[in-house]
Amino acid sequence: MSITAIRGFNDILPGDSDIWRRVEEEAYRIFSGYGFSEIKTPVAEKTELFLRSIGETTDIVEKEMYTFQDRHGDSLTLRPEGTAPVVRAYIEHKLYTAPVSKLYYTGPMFRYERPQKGRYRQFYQIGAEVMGDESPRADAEALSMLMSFFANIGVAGVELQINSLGDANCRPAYKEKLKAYLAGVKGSLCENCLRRMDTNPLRALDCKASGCIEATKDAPSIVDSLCEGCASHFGTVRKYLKLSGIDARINPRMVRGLDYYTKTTFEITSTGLGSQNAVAAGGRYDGLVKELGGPETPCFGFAIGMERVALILKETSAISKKPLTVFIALGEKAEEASVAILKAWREKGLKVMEDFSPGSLKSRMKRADRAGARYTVIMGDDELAKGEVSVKDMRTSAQEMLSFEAAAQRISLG
RNA sequence: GUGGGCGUAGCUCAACGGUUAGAGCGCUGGACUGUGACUCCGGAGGCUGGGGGUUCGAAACCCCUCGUCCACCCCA
Repeated sequence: MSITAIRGFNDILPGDSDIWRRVEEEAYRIFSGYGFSEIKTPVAEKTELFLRSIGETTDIVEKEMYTFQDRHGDSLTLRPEGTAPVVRAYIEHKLYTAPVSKLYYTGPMFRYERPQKGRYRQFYQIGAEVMGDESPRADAEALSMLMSFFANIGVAGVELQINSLGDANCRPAYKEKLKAYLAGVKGSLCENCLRRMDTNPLRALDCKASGCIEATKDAPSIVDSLCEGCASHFGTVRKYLKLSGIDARINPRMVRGLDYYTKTTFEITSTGLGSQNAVAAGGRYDGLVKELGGPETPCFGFAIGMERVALILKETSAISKKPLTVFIALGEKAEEASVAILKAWREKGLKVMEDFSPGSLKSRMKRADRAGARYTVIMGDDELAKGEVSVKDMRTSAQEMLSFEAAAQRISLG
């Protein structure tokens, strides 16, 4: 083996790339229908941005970031997620002077994790952020948009789970309450949960260790501990989800891995993905913009895992493509004549590929078939003499000599 | 970071520690001198991931290493 790609960094080859393109195009189409515009941010940022936004004690920051020094000694990091860079750009370019900014982005993210099905070191996300809107209706609308997106691209069997993590008013009190509860069942908690009992007790609710599941069975629920504002926000989100015809399962144990979330959080899962079953997730982050030096700006956002969506679609859906025509010119005269013909056909939007190989017609027909041709157009001495071409339908084997015009007409039908 | 499975032809996989490592698909040539996909016949293609060891003899057994997949952790 010579040089290979970096571990966890994948090539997206033709075939797969068609699925990717369709997913991205559908996202653009649907999101823009809700008033979103694209934002493109760099793949690297100053490390500090992620330390301050994601949280210093999160797994991402502690062990998963691609951090390096540039030649001037600045600490840079390949973005592990998309929200922080968007917020940085939002503040830097004073986008908050607009009443609300609806932004979406796509691109690669980087996390140094052990690769696994649906999890890679470079992975693509499609994300969207509603910035400057505190209304719970914004949460519900974004979720509704997301569900439409999945329905449109043909991802079935998705489940939406939502939760509210409260805000600066009620979360600290809940944290204390939970801590006190956990202290009482200390003996049955796993090592991990014990370690982060003080810093991040919520994680225990999410733990899959059987001991922790058992021990936290009767733990106080965050949903019951929300302050008035958060409770009413959560209620309205649920009401509007219902009005949008969306089923959401309330999961008070769902905790997110990033520190900046407040109030609504959610996760969309799909079966058939193995252990990494989330296809999209996100939530509200009302404090982050201010935290990073901007004005108080309530926001809601989410990210979709491209590879995971592609994995699902690969199993379930076939994508239709424009029919391909392969053009075979026999002899130098025909080769010369093909230039003008193909140029004209392509200007009509036809998808035509000329076979330049020197082999026998037989081998060239075989190549056309292998290339997936719906039609093969042959131009040799006979056709040349008449100023026509032979069009062969590769599915029915029917073949006909036609004028250039008629041939173009035929192959455009598919 | 931890645990397990797997690395043999372009792909999917065979081969008890014992001749020259095989098959299907694909590729290529021919039967059919201008016709693919079906059929038949031929051909090319391998440092068995890499390194070390055990053995008369290793693709196989042992150790190391790299890669890959799945899972844990965590997440999109």
